[in-house]
Parts: sequence; C-alpha cells; structure tokens
Amino acid sequence: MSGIRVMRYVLAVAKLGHFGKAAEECNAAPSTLSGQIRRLEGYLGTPLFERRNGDVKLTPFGEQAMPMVRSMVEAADRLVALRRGRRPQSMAPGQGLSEAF
Amino acid sequence: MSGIRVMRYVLAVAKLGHFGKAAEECNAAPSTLSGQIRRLEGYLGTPLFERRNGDVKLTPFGEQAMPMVRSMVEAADRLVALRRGRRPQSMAPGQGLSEAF
DNA sequence: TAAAAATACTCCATAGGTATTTTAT
DNA sequence: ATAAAATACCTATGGAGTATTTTTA
Repeated sequence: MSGIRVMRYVLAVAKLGHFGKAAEECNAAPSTLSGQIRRLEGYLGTPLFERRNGDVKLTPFGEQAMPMVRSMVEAADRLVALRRGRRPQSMAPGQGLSEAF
Repeated sequence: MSGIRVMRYVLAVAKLGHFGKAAEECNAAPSTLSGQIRRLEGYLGTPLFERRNGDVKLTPFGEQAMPMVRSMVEAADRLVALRRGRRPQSMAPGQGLSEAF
C-alpha cells in the first residue's frame, strides 16, 4: 500500500513546518502531501502533525515515528545509490536518482 | 512508485530460494512476486536474483542490496509497531500488522 | 516431460493533479 | 481578508490476480 515517497513528504513537512514549502521541495502539489500524509496517519491510527494553519509541527507520536521514517528513506537512498545502467542526463529535472521511490 | 511490500518479497525469495514458496509465505501469487521483483530490478538496472528454474539465488548485486532491503523492512516494522487504535481481530488472517506495507 | 518462473491480460486501489472549500490568523 | 491546508473530483499508474506460455533441469 504505502510507498517510500510519503516518507519523504513527512521528512520535508517536519523539516519545513509547512505543507506548501514541503510540496515544492518534493516537486509535488500540496494536496498530494496532504492526502498521502493523512492516509498514512490513518494507517497509523494517530496524527503525525499538529496543523495550526501555517504552523505545522510534529506531534509527540510524530517525534516517535521520525527515526523509522528516516531509516526507511536513508535505506532507500542507499539502495538507489547502487543503481547501474542509468544515464543521469535521462532523468527529469529535480528528480535526482529517486524516481523509483 | 515502489512500496515496501516488494522488499518483503525480495527477503522471502532470498530466504527460501523459490518464488512459489516465497509467494506462499507472503500470501501472494507467484506471478505477483515475479512481476514486482522484475519491476524493481528494472529500476535498479541490474538483476537481484539468478533464476535457474527452481534454484533461485542472489546475484552479487543482490547480496549488496540486501542490507538496505532489510533496513527498509525493519524500519517499516518498527513504524507499524507504533500503531494505535487498531483492533487485531479486524485484520485479515495471515496479514499480521503490516497491511499498510 | 514436469516443475517453476515469466508473460499476457484484466481489474481495482492508490498516487497524483486541478479546482474548490474550509479554517484559522 | 488572506494564506494555508483539507476536500472533492478526475485521471493515470501500479499492484495483484487468473490463465497461459516459456524455460530448464
């Protein structure tokens, strides 16, 4: 169900405290982050963020979850770093090496 | 794009050396594992497994990838372990706690 | 030839986008 | 009133299944 990409969204929102700015950093629409993170929160049964219109911060539960979120993203990045046979110039701008995740 | 579930498929195939048995352990069809793992190998640009009809084993590249695959699955499991407000009896049999991943 | 994996085809769920509404400052 | 997030709605892609074909021991 849940992919790695939503974990990147969570990291970005936690870092920037703002869905719009996080969406920009992730090259996605704010509604995408909103929807995906809400879905994840649904799976987890508890919100990761407190939303106070322009002041978004992690809940205590969100703080608890962050180490795992980071681990997943870091492991995915390390896996992507192993890739072969991909020419960098064939990638879409801003996509880096992570289109698979 | 790529979810965590395919990482579980990779672990199962690596452990059991057999797509059919791995599929059984994952409660999925062999064709699902075959398709998903092939897609992942496509992303990575290199095969993870040598298929020799009933003797499936990791390639050297697959061996390299395994630590990351394990990290992702373990981190996902730790995240799932934080979940609240889910009644165990509402889960499908054999699904454990991981229907989100 | 027989077991196993790959492929073809299909269906449905989910990721993602645009436009709109709601909320809180 | 305004900026931000949530929601509604739609489309496209990917995950998963059944049935079939290919492969190889």
